[in-house]
Amino acid sequence: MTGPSTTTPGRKASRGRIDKRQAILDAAFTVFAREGYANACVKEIAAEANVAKPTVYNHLSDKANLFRHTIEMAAETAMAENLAVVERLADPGDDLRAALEDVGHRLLLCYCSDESWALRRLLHAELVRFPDLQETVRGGGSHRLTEALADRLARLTLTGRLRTSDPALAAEQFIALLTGPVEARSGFGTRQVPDADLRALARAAVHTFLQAFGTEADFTATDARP
Amino acid sequence: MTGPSTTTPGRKASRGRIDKRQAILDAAFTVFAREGYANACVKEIAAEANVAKPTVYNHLSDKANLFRHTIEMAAETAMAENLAVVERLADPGDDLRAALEDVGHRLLLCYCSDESWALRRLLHAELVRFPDLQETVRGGGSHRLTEALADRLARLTLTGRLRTSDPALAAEQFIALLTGPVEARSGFGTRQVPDADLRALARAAVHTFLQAFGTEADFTATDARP
Amino acid sequence: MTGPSTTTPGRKASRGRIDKRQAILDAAFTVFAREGYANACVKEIAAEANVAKPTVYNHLSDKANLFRHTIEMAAETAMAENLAVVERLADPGDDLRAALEDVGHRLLLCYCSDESWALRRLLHAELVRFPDLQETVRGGGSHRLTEALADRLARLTLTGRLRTSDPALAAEQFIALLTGPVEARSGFGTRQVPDADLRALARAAVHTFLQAFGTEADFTATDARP
Amino acid sequence: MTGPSTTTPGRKASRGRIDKRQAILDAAFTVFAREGYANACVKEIAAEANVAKPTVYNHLSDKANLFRHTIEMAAETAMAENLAVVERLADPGDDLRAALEDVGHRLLLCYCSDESWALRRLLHAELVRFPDLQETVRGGGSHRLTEALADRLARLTLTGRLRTSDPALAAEQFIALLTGPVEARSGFGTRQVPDADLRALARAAVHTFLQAFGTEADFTATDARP
DNA sequence: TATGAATGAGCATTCATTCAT
DNA sequence: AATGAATGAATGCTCATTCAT
Repeated sequence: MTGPSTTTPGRKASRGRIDKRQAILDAAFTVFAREGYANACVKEIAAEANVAKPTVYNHLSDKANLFRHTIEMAAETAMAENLAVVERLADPGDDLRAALEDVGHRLLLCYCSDESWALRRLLHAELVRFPDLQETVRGGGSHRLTEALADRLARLTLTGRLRTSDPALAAEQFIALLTGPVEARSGFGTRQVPDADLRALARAAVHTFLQAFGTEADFTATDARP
Repeated sequence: MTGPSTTTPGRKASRGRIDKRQAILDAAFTVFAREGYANACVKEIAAEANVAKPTVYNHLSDKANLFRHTIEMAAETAMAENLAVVERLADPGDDLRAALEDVGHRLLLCYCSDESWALRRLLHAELVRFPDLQETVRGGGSHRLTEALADRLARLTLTGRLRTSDPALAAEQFIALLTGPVEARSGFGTRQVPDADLRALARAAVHTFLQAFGTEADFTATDARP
Repeated sequence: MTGPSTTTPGRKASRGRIDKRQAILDAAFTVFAREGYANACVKEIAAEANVAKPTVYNHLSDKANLFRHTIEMAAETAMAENLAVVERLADPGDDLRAALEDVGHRLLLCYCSDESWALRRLLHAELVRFPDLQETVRGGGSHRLTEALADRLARLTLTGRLRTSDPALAAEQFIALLTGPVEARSGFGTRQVPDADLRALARAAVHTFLQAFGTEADFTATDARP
Repeated sequence: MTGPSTTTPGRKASRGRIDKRQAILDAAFTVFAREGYANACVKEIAAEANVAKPTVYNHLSDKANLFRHTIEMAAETAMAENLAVVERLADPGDDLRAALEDVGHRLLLCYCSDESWALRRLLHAELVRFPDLQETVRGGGSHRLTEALADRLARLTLTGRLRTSDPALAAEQFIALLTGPVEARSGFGTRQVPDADLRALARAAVHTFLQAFGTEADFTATDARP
């Protein structure tokens, strides 16, 4: 009834379409996340987006297509956040351990957001029935994150602050140490994990990581910390 | 608890029932794994079990109930295999690293079986809509595995073969180092990972694990290996 | 609520299915005849048959399939009537002209029944989209009628009561002379043609037919008639 | 009356409109012929006419209205061709039989064109749901053809070349003898009938027709032919 | 106990039609 | 005059579930 088009009459024609498409995709993510692919019904998505059902079909042709675009959008968003966090390692400052713990903590915050859990759930659930989503996940997904992290770790190794013979492996294991324990702790995403716990998990992950890939300096620096 | 092993006096009649119930659960797992919960239809499950549709309802009352029992059964099976593998650490032999790598490799084999992937997919997908499955997962799921592993690691620490201040954490991280990298490598379970790769992944995980929690002995022993 | 099953409880189980299937087919013919294939909706057919919609699908799987069976049934019925009429020429009696006129008149009665018009309309309309209906029409349709008529005409030629060098052609032309004029006269089946007109049309058709294929005897016999 | 032949002063603008309207009607006939009335969708017609959907509504207000005008146009065209053929009997030349056969053959060519079959199919199918089309068919349809033919036959009777006591009946029967057999032969318009067969059908029809309505002269003339 | 048959509810998709531009 | 966008109303079809046997 009170669509977003009434607010800005001047740019309705040009932006109205784009806004509506985006509204549909957002609504679709909300509903898919809540109900799963098969259970979600287009009618509900349309209602959530304040559009009529056929409008959804006009913009995205199919329920399957709608799903694909929704997932791609969500994956892109999530990945952008992750990459921004990893980029912080470009300038880690004096205390590498602290920097890694900070990055770890921020990555966990991303990992534990409702959207991230929903996205992973949908991917896990539907990857079998949407084989082309593997492309999305492969090219724009976890691979890119470990790549970026591996880049950072390689640079840190070159400057003598880490000792990683295989940065890609180190990156994979860093992510694994970080996110692995959170899975069970959060009840597969159904319980909220307190921020203090996330910090502790990051610290523990970094501790083990540095034990394997750190230098002497990392440990002397840590000794001063509580 | 309700496994087919319970011996009943009136053999013929009771076995018939039990067999049929088991056939239904097996068929249900097959179909749920292939189609997902919402997409799977009871008719298809009945067909797969060579039973008429109402028979499914006679035995398991509901589609939701059928799902719950199916998942519980599959989780129990998977967990039993995992625990059996971990128990091998009770007598690790001389070469602890080799023992850990062997256990790691076997755990990965369990983790990568079609049934395991299907089970995890179904859990991830439907945990939101079946909150009581968290109990199943909590009590009989990954928790039990890390507990059992933590027990072994604690004993190994007591005998001086490891240095784990927090065995539960070490266990979590061992599992994480092991299974984390396989996720991406297997395309979330859609691609088969060659056995050689699994061995390599286990070796890498154990390497990092021992770096953090091993003793001097582990490394001298390893130096002789390729 | 007032289904036909309540009338005869004793044979409900065995006949119930058959009766229901037949009821569906009858209802389908009624609705298809009234609305055309594309316009007819299954819901309406189900209502007309006093069944639930899925029952229609249980018995006939598809709307298209339902249509095919409906048409086949109607074609069979119509053809049986036509063939019974033609068989009357096996024993034409003394007055061949009268016999032909009688048969012609009866054929026109068949031809002008609501069911016949509806069947022809549906066939004409949907033959393009249901190519396999040509089989139905070919094998069990108009071909069989002209064949049967040709048989009769051949026998009458053998007994010297007609002069047809090509009985199949003669049969085709007899039917054409009979039904051709009725098409326009009845407004393509939208108007009822009075029985007197049908008689007149039959007489005219037979007159021309005998002019071409009759013997001397047919004309002397006719001279006495009004 | 509203054909594209009406010359208008403001050429460019008016012609554009007229052309567009005609394009829409042509496209509509194509699509209706292919899909049937209910199956045809306005979107497809608009696409076929290279016009936007609302343009169709601007010009022809309704799907039903569009259909009516389309049918009328097609009927007019078809009728014009038929009448032109019949007019050839105005000057039959010496050999009446040859003239009738030629006219019969040409009528069959008209009758068997794709457009004619499509038109008849659409009429048969939708006459029930578009009662006002009966007017079109009555006034401008088959009636006019038999009228025109009856006129010719009457004149030929006056000049002693035929013996028709009821020219209207003779005309009806001529058409019936001609078109009746072609119906089955062409699989209700789904198969193409070879031209040789059409000639043979015309010859057979004329043969029977002349048997009933011809004079001595027609037969002596024929004896010389193969 | 096991089953063939029947049903009420729901969903993806399409289409004729109308605004605002 | 012509169009892109949006919608209300239907429609074919499926599915979980229940009787009656």
